[in-house]
Amino acid sequence: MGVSVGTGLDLLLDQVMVGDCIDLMRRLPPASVHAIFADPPYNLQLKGDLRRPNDTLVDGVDDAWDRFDDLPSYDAFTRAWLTEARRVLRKDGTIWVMGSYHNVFRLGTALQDLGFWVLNDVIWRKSNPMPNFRGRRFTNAHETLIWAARGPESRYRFNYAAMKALNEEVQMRSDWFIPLCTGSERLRDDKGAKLHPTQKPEALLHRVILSCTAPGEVVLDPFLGTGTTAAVARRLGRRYIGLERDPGYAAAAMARIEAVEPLSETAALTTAGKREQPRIPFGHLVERGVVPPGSILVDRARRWSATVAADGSIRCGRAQGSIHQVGAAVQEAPSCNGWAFWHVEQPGGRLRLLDEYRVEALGSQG
Amino acid sequence: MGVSVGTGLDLLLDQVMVGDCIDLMRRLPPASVHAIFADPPYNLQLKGDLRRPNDTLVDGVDDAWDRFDDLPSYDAFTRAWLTEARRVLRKDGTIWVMGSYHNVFRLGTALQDLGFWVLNDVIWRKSNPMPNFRGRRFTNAHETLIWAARGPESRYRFNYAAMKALNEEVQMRSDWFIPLCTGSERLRDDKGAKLHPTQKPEALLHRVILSCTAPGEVVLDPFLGTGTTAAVARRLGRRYIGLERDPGYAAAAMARIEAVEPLSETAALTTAGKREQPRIPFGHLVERGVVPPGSILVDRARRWSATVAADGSIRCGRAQGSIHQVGAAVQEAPSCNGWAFWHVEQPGGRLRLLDEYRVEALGSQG
DNA sequence: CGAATGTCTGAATCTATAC
DNA sequence: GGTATAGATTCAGACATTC
Repeated sequence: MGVSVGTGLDLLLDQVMVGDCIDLMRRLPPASVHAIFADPPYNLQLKGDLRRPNDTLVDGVDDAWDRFDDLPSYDAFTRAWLTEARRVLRKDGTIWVMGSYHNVFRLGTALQDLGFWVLNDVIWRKSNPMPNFRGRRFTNAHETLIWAARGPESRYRFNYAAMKALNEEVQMRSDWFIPLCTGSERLRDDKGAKLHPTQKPEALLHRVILSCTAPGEVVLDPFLGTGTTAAVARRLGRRYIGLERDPGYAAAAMARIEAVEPLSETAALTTAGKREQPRIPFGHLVERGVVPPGSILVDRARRWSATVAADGSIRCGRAQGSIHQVGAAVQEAPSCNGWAFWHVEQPGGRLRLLDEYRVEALGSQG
Repeated sequence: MGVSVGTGLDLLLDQVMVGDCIDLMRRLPPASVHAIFADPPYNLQLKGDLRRPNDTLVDGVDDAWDRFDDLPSYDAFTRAWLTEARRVLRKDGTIWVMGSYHNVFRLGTALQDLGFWVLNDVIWRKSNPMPNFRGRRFTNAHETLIWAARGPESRYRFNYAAMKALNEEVQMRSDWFIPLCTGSERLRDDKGAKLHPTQKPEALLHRVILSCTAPGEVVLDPFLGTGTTAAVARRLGRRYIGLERDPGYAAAAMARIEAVEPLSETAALTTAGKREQPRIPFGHLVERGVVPPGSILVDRARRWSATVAADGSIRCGRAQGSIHQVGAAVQEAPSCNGWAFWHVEQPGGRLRLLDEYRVEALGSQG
């Protein structure tokens, strides 16, 4: 759970820094953050200024910028910040990048070209999107998030059990149904005007951060805006680094983050999958007498039975070895999880799955 | 409604041509087709075998046509066929191109670079996708269709009213919920093996063709496969041109198309997507802050109390799991409807049933 | 014969740790 | 870094079979 120390990162944690994100990322040590969430500006204006995705309908003008000049400069900008992002991302960290059809293809292509390995594209389905007033297209009711590892061999974190718990014990899919950021969650000025045109809902960031980080790990947002990523990270007991060019947005973000009450450790805890739990070799159960040497193991249908040896190996006919190896051998399967295959005969003639003994042992050892 | 005559196109209508789609498109006159639907190879890059938890083997796409040396060669292929496609597309025609996260960013970037104007990205949400068996990613539950005009000034066709009618008189959104092509719709050989690894559902093409063409207009599919596009086009009273490299696929497509009975003009508006029953997992209320992490749940008699975790699981003493599981555990009952069992403490000391929050959330999401 | 149960399958970039 | 092995992992729908 600890953050690597001595890299100079500690001084920058839990802060919002004002400035160009590429310059600011250059100050961060390499391989220092566990996750990155980026909601970059969607298009560049001719002058090279950044522009938020004001739809043409909203500002009512024809696109003043020339697409053919503009896309290459947008690509150059994208590659520049993604290159720095990749440098500061830890070897086994992951990045989320978000966009709409205007820019998401550029983002995805740049990610792949730079060596990132796409894990999923996730669809944020908006429950309450703006309708298409002119009736000339389908209602643009979603945005796309690309989730990628630093490279194809990354051993990235995915909190599978937590995501499954969040979805009533069914695997979380790649399409997420989440309302827009409205009502009291939306930051406004004194006159009630939106402080930021594209403030993202906290529920979206909740799911993102919960899916790929552990408490205490560091989340970087290079386009922090009014601070949704940092606010949610803080609430969930994660560390954050927020970069934002606009001082007004940054100030609003700082005030907002300050007001966030971090969850208690127990509330921030999530369901641990079996992968996260300590391993118990079968031999330990044997030597503790939980499943003593000489016990008989059978499969559920009692097709095979095996004898437990004093060293934790088992024997079934000519097959001999670990519970996994023998389980695979008798079934002529390429592999087998012995814990979920073998059972112990109970006094009443009932069978008890080996895995239940392991769970019991896990509980008793704290 | 008429098709332009005298261009030499008439001789090629309502046919399946066998060969490389780039070569074949070169024979078509420029600006001759009203719509293009293209489902090109995805460049999946599968490595080893994948087995289900029950050790059965997943029948993946390992066909030669889906193998490319690297991303640059995939890009070159994409640009080559899209260039020809743009040449044969009428000035006011539109193109649909479909893919997954493996290739869709390359497709979208190529489309934009070649001058197409993206109108929507449409999400095909699969009602019954294959799960992620190893629990290492989100279930890949959708594919993306890019809908684009030939250029920014195109006066393209969008059958707004037809789409609205297909969607119970509300604007059609950019996310479509449609099942996979399975059961009797799936083409199979004598042994029951699927004829094509990636046959698309007719419901998907029904919506595509209905949205952007008029009866009598011409739909081109450069990657026809086993002919879904042509079959649906014929049923809907459109003309088609199907290109397919593999003679086996092409033969199957021809037989299939031959058997299609064109609909009368008025009968075209029936098949819709699958209707989705709204479902709210408890975790979604947690991440939306309706019942925030750290909340205390109690039963009606306040005999038990539980704490809500950030992933929507709850804890009560040693019991940990979903609202249903923990409700059952504390009562020592075989099952429990957590929605009807747990309550949230209100400011005034009153209790509010969890189910009321669920009903509220259901109402607000339409 | 209907209900209940079991089997099969789908565009899939599908493991982690110790030695 | 390569190799061996422990062991984690599935949802919906169509269809077949059994009770």
